Amino acid sequence: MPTIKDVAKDAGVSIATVSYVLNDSGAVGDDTRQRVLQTVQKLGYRPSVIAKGLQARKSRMIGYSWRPVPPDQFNPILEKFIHSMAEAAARHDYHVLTFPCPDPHDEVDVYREMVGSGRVDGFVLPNTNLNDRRIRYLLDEGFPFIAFGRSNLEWDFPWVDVDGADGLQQAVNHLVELDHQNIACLAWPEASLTGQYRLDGYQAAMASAALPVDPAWVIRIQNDYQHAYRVTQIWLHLPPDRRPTAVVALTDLMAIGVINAATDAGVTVGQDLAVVGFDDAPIAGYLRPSLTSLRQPIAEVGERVVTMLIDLVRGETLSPAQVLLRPRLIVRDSTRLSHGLK
Amino acid sequence: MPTIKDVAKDAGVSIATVSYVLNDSGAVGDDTRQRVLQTVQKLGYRPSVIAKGLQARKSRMIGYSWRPVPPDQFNPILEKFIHSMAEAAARHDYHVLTFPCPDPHDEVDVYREMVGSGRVDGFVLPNTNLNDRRIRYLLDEGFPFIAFGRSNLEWDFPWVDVDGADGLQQAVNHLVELDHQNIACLAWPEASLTGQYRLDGYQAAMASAALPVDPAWVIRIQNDYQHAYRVTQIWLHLPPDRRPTAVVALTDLMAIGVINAATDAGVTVGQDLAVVGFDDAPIAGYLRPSLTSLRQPIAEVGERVVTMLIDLVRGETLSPAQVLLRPRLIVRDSTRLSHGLK
DNA sequence: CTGGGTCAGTTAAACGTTTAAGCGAGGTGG
DNA sequence: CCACCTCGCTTAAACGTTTAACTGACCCAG
Repeated sequence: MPTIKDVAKDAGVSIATVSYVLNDSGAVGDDTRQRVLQTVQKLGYRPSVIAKGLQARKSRMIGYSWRPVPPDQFNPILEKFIHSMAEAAARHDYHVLTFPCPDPHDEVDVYREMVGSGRVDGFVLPNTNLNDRRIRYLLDEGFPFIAFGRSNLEWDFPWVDVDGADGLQQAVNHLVELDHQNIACLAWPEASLTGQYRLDGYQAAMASAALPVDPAWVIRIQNDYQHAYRVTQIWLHLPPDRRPTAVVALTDLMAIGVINAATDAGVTVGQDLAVVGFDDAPIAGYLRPSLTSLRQPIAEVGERVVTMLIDLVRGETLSPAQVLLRPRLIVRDSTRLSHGLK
Repeated sequence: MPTIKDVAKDAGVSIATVSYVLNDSGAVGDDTRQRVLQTVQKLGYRPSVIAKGLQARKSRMIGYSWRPVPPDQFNPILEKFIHSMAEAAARHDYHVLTFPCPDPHDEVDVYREMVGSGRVDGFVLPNTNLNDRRIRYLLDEGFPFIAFGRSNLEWDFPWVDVDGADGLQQAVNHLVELDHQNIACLAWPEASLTGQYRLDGYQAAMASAALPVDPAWVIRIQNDYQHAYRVTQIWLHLPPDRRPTAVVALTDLMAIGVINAATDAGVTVGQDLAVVGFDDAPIAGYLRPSLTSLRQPIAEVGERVVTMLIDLVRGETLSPAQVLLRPRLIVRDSTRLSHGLK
């Protein structure tokens, strides 16, 4: 690989001149500039990003680590998210470094290593939770990061999030328009902040529609097919006046559990039971019945998270530093033929 | 961030000594070593990977780029693959740099940029095809890479692949054991090398079971739900003696198209029509009927691809330089209740 | 004619490592 | 007793950039 020295020698100038030409800084005569550029072209020279990095004390790398899901689950947004981040990063000459996130136990150690060794200039943190230790560490360290998700409200840090409350309100309103009243919600454990926001949206929408919420309609489970299946069986065994005619699940995976349990119990989903999922996984449109679901603007999240992070790394102040994006309800057959009034 | 100089000063030694201690090279007295290590601990010093990289002319980065799928499709293996690569890489102090692969048009330019700027030490190339331009470029350049998939047989380069032919033989043999004779294959366009290997396996298995193959049973389409749906409709309209009783699809997505088309036509999948997919997407087990599918050993591919690449980067010779792994047939309901004999 | 300013370029230090070469001190074999 | 080796450590160069500081040459105003 040719270095800047080779270019300088070949063009008969000093390496500083070559550097000035390539960075459009300094004062360089037009003929010299042309000569240097031609030599660069001729030798196929490209500056070493590592040497640049050493000089600038920047790696031009963005760290991203995610928690892998169990093999029987799917992460419907990961691919699109990484892709949009990488694309946005590339536009600014940055790159995305993906690393596995082992036990949440020594998670912070991995970040500490990355920070200390100068591997990355900043992080994108997905799957945030309340009192997130990664956020706490990075705040204490003063190291740049953007979170995908919110956390402790008293901490001041930049994030982008999808408004889960709004999403569930859209879902409930949609069902209310279809005359549903007994609307259940398959939620996440209390520890999940994202789950809490979404559940809040459900509660708010029910309240504003003046619909009472039977405590049996709100069940918190892990994001898991089997759990969803069993909960649905319980719901279907409730007495008719307490039995849900519609279910909003916090993920498509759980929605699939609901659909299958209902179908197995002889209930026609889409007609006798409306089901709404969350995430709009690619499979949603191919399920039978196809699944109404909330689509997150993942590409936009990836894009914003990265551009915000790059601004932050450059020392600019973010405005706004917190961004809340709305999901979009994609209506399909799992709610289309339903009618909630008995 | 403390540098090696800070450690040296604090410990009262030269920076060379610190370096020797940390790399276990050179001759350092026991007391000095302890003193240095304590100082390192005290200051929380971590060597800069960038400075190390400049010195070693290595970035300890592995480049990985993939072709994003359209939003209505899913890439069932991407997450697991990146994860296993990142994990294996981390074990050797390497990291994975993911970058988007735009039009195949200027694809090589992106690789050229990465190579020239020293961003990565090697590549993992997924989705290889015959006469792959990336492979040609990297071979010409003498730059390290491992392919996930084969290519032009006359090119000598290291790869890991999943034996698609073996997979289709497993699928066909499974169906033959269930007394199926009219076994169709939903294949990929001729341009796809992977598709060709898989189709070869189908042909071979049919031949070795002494089953004739009706030309109408082998249809090549893009990996797409709609196409699969329509082809299935055509199949179901064939006269009974030519109508397939079983279909092997080259991906789960196409298998889902087959299942839905059959179901819509009143054909009971799993009983009247057996369907086998490929990839064993997480959703496969939750479909109704659940989908028999070929599971690729993705974690092992990721692991091997990375360890081979690191060996290559270190200048070792690979043995073997070509690895073919077998997929595993996961039998589920879409074939379980079927019986092919009329 | 001189002092100062601009222009076009060079020199050299710095970024944080590794490592070859050098150098005393102490030990050992002849 | 001297030559030579080993041990434990230091010095300094190198990796490939950027950039502050410097240097001439030239021009222009006073």
